Amino acid sequence: MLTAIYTAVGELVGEGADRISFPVIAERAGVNPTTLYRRWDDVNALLEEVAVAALTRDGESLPDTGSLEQDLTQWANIIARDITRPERVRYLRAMVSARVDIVSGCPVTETRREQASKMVHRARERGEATPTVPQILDHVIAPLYHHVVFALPVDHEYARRLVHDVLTMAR
Amino acid sequence: MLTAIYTAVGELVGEGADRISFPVIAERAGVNPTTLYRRWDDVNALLEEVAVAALTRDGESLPDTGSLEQDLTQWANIIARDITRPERVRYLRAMVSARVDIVSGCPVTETRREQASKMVHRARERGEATPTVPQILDHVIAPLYHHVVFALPVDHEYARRLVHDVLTMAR
DNA sequence: CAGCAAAAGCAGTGATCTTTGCTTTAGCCA
DNA sequence: TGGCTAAAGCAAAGATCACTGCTTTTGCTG
Repeated sequence: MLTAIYTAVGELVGEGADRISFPVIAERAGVNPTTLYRRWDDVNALLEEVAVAALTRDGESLPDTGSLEQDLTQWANIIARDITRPERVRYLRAMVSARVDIVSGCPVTETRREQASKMVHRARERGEATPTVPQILDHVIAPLYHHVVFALPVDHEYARRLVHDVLTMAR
Repeated sequence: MLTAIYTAVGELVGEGADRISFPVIAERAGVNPTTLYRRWDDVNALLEEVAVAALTRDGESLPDTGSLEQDLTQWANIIARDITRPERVRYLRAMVSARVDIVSGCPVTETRREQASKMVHRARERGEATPTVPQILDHVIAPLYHHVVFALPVDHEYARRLVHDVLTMAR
């Protein structure tokens, strides 16, 4: 039931459907539109819920190369590759369009923060000088997302450059 | 006529109207919905047009304090104050939801790039070591927008910190 | 002033959405 | 097994939206 709905939304978003409404989703999921109207306030709420679920489902293994620069570069590339996938871009846009109060404290940001924290912690234990976790989020993650959202190019070279930049802040 | 439409859109967006459609805009503007249907492909197109107009209308004077750090800090604060205004946030979201090909090469980004370029140029003429223009966009503008989009706090201290960070990249 | 073309208004139609009261099904516990 | 409750389905009504052919206004030009 719920998974059918999530799947339907995922398919529609992936297909780039321009018309995503409760009736449309309901038909695809094989449920009654009323169910959706009763469970979610509006389409955006559902869309955002699915987006969060999709974006936080990380099968991503965290790099552990023995060097923070390597770790961050691989990590940035993984993220770059991930968020530039067409359906992810759509999800991102959906999230941005969603209501503010729901987006704040969204699990996506938290996941990234934890991952960054882990890599930094390992690096510091190795005695490396590192930037802070907020710095990594601000200067690697933010630019990546920014580029995606504004349809600017995101490639390996760009990711590499961001990591290089943030490492100049290491203390 | 056209200004009435733009004004209507501006009001509706500012009020946080959840229901922004051609009929609604038309009534507010005192025009016939048909006019809107004929002139714009869809609501997003109109919304995005107004957004660009509003975001690029810069009465913002570019700081010129004699120091890049001061300039960037003031500039970042101006932008931070500007983009955290409720209607600006809405416009941002509208723009992001708009079609990709329209967003890319959007005037807003260009304006920021030119402004950054101007300040960097002046600083270099003074003999200051400066970060590059892309670095400023990536590490000051991107994080600011990122925070706004994800409803994270954007205050003076944050802006100051971003500028401080980017200046460590000066060469 | 007359005429012409572009733009705006009008009204009607069909499609889609949204909501609501009521019925039916499904799951759970005594 | 029987009943109770929450969730899902159904159907109908009202609202809104999207579009279109036609008329009216506007503004310009000869």
